[in-house]
Amino acid sequence: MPAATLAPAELSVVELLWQRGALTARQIQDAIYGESDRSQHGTVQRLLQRLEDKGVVQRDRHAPVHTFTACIGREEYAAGQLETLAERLTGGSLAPLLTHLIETKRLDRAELRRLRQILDGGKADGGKS
Amino acid sequence: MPAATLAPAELSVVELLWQRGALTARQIQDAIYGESDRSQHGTVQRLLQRLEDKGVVQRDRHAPVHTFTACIGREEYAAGQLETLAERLTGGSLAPLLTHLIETKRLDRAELRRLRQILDGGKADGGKS
DNA sequence: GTACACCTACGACAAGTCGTCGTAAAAGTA
DNA sequence: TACTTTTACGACGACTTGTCGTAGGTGTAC
Repeated sequence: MPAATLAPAELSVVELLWQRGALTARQIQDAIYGESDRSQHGTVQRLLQRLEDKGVVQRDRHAPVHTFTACIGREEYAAGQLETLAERLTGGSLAPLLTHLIETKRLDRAELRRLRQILDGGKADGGKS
Repeated sequence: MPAATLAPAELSVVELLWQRGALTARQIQDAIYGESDRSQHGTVQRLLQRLEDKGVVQRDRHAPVHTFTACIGREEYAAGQLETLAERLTGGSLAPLLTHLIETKRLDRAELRRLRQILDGGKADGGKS
């Protein structure tokens, strides 16, 4: 349900929070627009506010200068988007997607090995259910 | 590069073409809006035209009544979307996505087995390499 | 050839989203 | 008090999306 899709500018903010943890609006602004450009102050505030409305970012109002954190992890967000994609296009199954990517050789050898490892590990672990 | 994302109404048209092959605008209209509602005629034409502009749908102009076909398969489109997603969020790698889905147990046993088969043998694919 | 039905083509619209900017008010510091 | 920094938010222009209206083409029936 937190599966709202983020627009480019919103994503770049969240990206930053994923990389660096809790930040103030000022830090975000400096990182994205550069420290010299003070004019984007309102833009960042607006972005942050909308992100908060969407439930993607959490605002800490304790201090007079608020700090912001991402409510959702990168993997969580990405997996959610992937799920939505599969839901809409392949009846929720990932198999057709993976099949096509492999057939068109868009996955290199290392990536294939990594995926196989993940699946095998999941198998060993999955016995506990 | 054909990776334009389709809006809901556009997707429902393409979905229909995926299911039933080449269709006329009329057939599409009947299928989506019902045969009784003639008012959506222009809407469908508009949708089809924009889809043609995007290169997603091909229009056969030979007959006076055009027929439309999807230029791109469902798997192809889905895989493209998946690639875009991975590109933007995980540096192009699928591994983190898969890992998260497995860890949160959002893949059932059958799905896991299917994915493993695809990775191990390419069983779905008849040996064309 | 005149009607009529159906089609294509496309301009225009309302609603929504997105990034941006401006400004008012609050809060802190000198 | 004056100044700075921040929050809060209204408004905008550009763009997308779904819808509708209409002008004009093309075929068939009389």
